[in-house]
Amino acid sequence: MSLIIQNISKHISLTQEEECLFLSKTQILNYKAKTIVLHSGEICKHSYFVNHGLLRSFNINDNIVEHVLHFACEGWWIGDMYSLISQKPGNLFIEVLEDAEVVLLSKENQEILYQEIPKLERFFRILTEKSLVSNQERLMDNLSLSAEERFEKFCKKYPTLIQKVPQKQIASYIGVTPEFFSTMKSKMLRK
Amino acid sequence: MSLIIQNISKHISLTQEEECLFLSKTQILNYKAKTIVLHSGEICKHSYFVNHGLLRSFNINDNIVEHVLHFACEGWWIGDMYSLISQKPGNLFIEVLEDAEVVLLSKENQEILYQEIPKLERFFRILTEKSLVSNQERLMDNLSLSAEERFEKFCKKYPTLIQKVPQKQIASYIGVTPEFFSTMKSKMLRK
DNA sequence: AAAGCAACTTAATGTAGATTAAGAAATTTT
DNA sequence: AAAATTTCTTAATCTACATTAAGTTGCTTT
Repeated sequence: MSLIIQNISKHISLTQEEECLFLSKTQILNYKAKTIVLHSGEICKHSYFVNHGLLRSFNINDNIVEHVLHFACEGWWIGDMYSLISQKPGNLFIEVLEDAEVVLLSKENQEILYQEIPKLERFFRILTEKSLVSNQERLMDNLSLSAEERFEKFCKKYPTLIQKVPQKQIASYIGVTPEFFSTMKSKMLRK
Repeated sequence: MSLIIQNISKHISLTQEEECLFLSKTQILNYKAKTIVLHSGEICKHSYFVNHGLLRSFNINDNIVEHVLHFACEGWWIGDMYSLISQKPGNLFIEVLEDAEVVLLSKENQEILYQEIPKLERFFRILTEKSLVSNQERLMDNLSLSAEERFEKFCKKYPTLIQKVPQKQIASYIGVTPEFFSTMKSKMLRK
């Protein structure tokens, strides 16, 4: 069974026909590393589900400083939620970090699917709730923890990502500069 | 029409019977200011919708430092999403800041309502999506903006709250100490 | 209205993390 | 495999914000 159907089946159960219908509304694309799948300023037309490979979303400050919002590897969803639901230009980039196979679900097809398979409302509600919870936790961590503590939490929460993601992007995710991250890391190793 | 039904009707349409059914599954409670509606360590059993008054959710660090996650005044929802969906003990407090009338929707009744009025899945999906978008924006702001810029955004985004919320809690929301907030504010006025 | 407490202010001092800069290591491109 | 580009490291200096402390204003309680 395809990974995306497995993912959905964790929270709702679909009949064979529903699975087929769902898949028929998606397309699978392969991307090379460094491809920018969505540019800041564009309207986000799709949700992306990662079959394999690694993507990230980030924005860029006036300054040219990047801030990573989200990493997505195998079995994860990614997109620009703001732009996707408002259909206005967003301020996120989505970039492929490692060659990837991605399932695209367009906004229109998603709405069609909501009508044809109302259970999917439930699935995406649950998905969004989980995403919200994890975001709230990250927000509170940024308000209350030191950079070291945030890094430790990151390692525990995403052990597979540490191997894969360039260090400067982990730095950006936890909210410090690459220079500070580097010195902090070697300080932590010395203990 | 009740405020909560208006709120729901912004995104889905309910029949008369559905409205009645929905309301029959809720209860309305009045709280005095300073009431703690939910304590850290408890399992959150309800979603709260504010008819009038003002509530906030926050957590407390080892240190006794509070961090405000969310304010909710008239027409807003509040709860501990993590605890609500996992039904595990949460780490948020929910406190009444101004005498309030609140609609409570229990987790069980919410699940019953999902079965009886499947459209509600859609409503709460959309609600959660909006919440996620606003949270993501706040997270990115915390990563990329200065305290002054965050405060200015707060003022623009929640103009009614500035009048109502004690200053030290705005400080906590934007992620600075009350002392720094105070000096920052008077510096901003001098310009 | 007095007493008590919490919220706000101001100022001095301290520090986590930013910035700048320059070299070393690793990866990509040719 | 050389050249080019990007990532990582180290170290010095700087700054936004925290901490501490003490005083003031404004609520709340009695």
